[in-house]
Amino acid sequence: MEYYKQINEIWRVQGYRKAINTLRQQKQPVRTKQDALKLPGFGHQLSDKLEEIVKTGKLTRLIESKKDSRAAVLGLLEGIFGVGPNTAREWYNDGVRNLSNARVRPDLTPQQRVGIDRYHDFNTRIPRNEVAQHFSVVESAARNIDSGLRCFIMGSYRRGVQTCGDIDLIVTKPGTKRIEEGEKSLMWVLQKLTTQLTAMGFLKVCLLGKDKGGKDSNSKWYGASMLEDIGIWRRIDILIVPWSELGASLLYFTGNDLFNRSIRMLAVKKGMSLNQHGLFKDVIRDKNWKKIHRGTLVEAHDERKIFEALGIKWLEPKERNVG
DNA sequence: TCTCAGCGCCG
DNA sequence: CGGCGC
DNA sequence: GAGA
Ligand SMILES: O=c1ccn([C@H]2C[C@H](O)[C@@H](COP(=O)(O)OP(=O)(O)OP(=O)(O)O)O2)c(=O)[nH]1
Ligand SMILES: [Mg+2]
Repeated sequence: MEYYKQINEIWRVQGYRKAINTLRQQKQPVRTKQDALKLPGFGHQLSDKLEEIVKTGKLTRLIESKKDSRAAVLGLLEGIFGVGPNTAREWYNDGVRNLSNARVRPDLTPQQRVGIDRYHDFNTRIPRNEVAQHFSVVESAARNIDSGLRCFIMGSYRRGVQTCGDIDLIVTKPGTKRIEEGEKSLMWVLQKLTTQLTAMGFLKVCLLGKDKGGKDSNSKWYGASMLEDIGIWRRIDILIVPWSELGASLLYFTGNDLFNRSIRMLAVKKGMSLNQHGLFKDVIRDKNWKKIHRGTLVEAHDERKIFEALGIKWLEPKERNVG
């Protein structure tokens, strides 16, 4: 809808999403520029646009933008997994206009190749109940490897939406403090789990998190999974997290992204810092706002306690759909 | 005019 | 490191 | 895009 700005316009998009969010929260309909201007996220430009929509039922600027074929191609290319704004622009300037052009790029990464071959699959929303089925497959396999493992469905599924863009999962184990600790470490589990599910034919391809020769920093695995009776490849993300960081991980992986960004900004305003590993205080930042010291841990295991420490009331996952 | 979250993985 | 993704 |  309001996604008609693609090119180097991520902040404009963020502005629109914030405004949409405040608009949703309004109980009373907002009809005039005067009303709109009072709302957070609405400045003169957006208020003008709102008034135009209310009065005429359309937005001239939007109709014009539909004719922008360059934006349409850039949008198409960015729909490829592994292609972002820069690659899309570079390819466009090189004459790429469709997926077939893109498919024969010599600089195509293995990720992008899969992204093109499965373009339609990956851009198809997943019904809620199918997400749960994928989860069951992974959970059974995990429990089979180690009965102590715990799995959670995250992302938009946890926020209660009816269709999901992908499948987001967390695998953890009570008592763990580091993903590399122990005989059957979580890292080992992830490796074992993904190889096993690939051999079963459930996981179709690995897009990130392949065991690199010697290196071992694998806390995540992104790829594709498929249910035999559905036949569509789905994007699936599996994270392993230490039990000690479960709360921060749940908070992070539940989102949505705008919610995470606003709650993290709130943390900064309160002199703290929030990431997927925990909430920290006494963070030392240099003059360029870059972190020098991580600070000391406030809370990481308990999601509710992170809300408390930030001084905000608990929000159910479904209340975290921002924008 | 500056900022807009914070971090993991890959080539 | 830049790029991309979550 | 808004906000400081
Ligand atoms: O830029 C981002 C993107 C995602 N996330 C977190 C929040 C998000 O909820 C979660 C999973 O990401 P995903 O891209 O799968 O989003 P989603 O909320 O699950 O929506 P979708 O239904 O499109 O998968 O990771 C962020 O913190 N920042
Ligand atoms: Mg998701």
